[in-house]
Amino acid sequence: MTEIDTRGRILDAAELLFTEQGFEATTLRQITGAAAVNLAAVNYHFGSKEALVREVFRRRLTWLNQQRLQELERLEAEAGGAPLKPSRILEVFFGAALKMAADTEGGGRTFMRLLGRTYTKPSEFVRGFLAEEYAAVIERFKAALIKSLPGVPAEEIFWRFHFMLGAMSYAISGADALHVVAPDAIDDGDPEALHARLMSFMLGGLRAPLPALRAKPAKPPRVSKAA
Amino acid sequence: MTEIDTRGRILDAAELLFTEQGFEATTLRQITGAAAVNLAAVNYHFGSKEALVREVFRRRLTWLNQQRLQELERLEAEAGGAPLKPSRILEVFFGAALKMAADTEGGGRTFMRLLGRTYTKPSEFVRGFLAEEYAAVIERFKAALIKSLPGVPAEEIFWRFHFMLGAMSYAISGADALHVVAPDAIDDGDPEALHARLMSFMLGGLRAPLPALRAKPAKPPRVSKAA
DNA sequence: GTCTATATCGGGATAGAC
DNA sequence: GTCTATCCCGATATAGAC
Repeated sequence: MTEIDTRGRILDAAELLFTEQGFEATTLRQITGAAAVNLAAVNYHFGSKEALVREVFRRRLTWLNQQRLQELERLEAEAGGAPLKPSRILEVFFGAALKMAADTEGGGRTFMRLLGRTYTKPSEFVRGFLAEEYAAVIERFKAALIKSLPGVPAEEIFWRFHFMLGAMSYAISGADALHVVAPDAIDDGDPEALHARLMSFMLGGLRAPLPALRAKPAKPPRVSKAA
Repeated sequence: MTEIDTRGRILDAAELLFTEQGFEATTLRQITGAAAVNLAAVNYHFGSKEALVREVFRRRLTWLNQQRLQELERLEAEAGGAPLKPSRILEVFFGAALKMAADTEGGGRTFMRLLGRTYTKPSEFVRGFLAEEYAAVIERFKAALIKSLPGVPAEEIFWRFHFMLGAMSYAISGADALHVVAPDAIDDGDPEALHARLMSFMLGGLRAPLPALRAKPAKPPRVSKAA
């Protein structure tokens, strides 16, 4: 059935196990066992466990981010210099992720759950790598959003983008986290419904009234005890 | 300076290391080293590494959730049966967490970062424990929100609550995650500003227009290939 | 390129003196 | 209640036959 080569089998097995257990808790023995390949194959094909981890991310992330950039560029070309609607921008960025997350068969769902979690706690050796993969995309989408929401300060947009990433991460990890708080699970199996729910939530958040921020002190947030 | 007993020193050190590295990657030797206690002390005081992990969560979580319940009950008593404003409810639930997260000195911040991440990927032996700790709180807040938003279906509220948890988690993990996507960091050091930003985002999301959901099929989402 | 066998290391846990 | 010393296991990685 799965007629792929050793290298691919290892990557698939690793992806799944990393998602279920994290890198640290996953052993090469588990991976090679699940992939039905020899223990030594990992070091032969990837050189080390860390290199394997990086490759698990790389093969999907570069593709995902390329999709996002292409879509955004297409929309911007269509608009011919006019700002895009926020909903369109979110649709491209998060839609790509949700689409991948909806791919239960091909392992996309597994990967997105892994990504969401890793993102919050990047082990030192993944952090630099992730930053590199994301740099271009974030820059472009941030710019598009700023242009799209002239009334909203760039800093606020950035934070809201960050919050949205969090919401998406939890949305995708759904089953994992929901069953903690929800005694009886709710659907979770309908990607389209999830997509619609998340988008409306995000748009609501993105367009919310600006928070009333107290004028921030130049630097010293705490007055010295001597008045 | 830190004049606390062995047990407390171990808990503090473990909390910090777990947050930085995860449980799996953290060794008892690191913990006892950082706490400046003997290696055998962990097993003496807690029985096992797993029990230590649970205790790290328990000591802060029960307190946090008690605070939430007390606050909510106080508000509900004040209102005398009338529904609460959504903003008040969110303020209680997330405010308690953010307040704890703002406590840089006492380790509250560290703990909340740990919690946010664990929540998405509960190791089997923590999941049951977390569910138990949360059951009562979630039930009460869910009920309050449903009462507070008569126009919104309970299922939608549940999802939005879930999204909000994700947003908060990322908000608190701020530095960790932001520096991945943001080449140059943004403030992140101002808890009050973060609080205000997050609240306005969440309220916007919670009150967003309902998503247009296609009537969901009874069960078979995929038609059989035989027409 | 795939296997077996093994080197080397560091993990959690415990026994038993103090 | 705290220490030292140690057991036992399973981890990554590699050497070398096939």
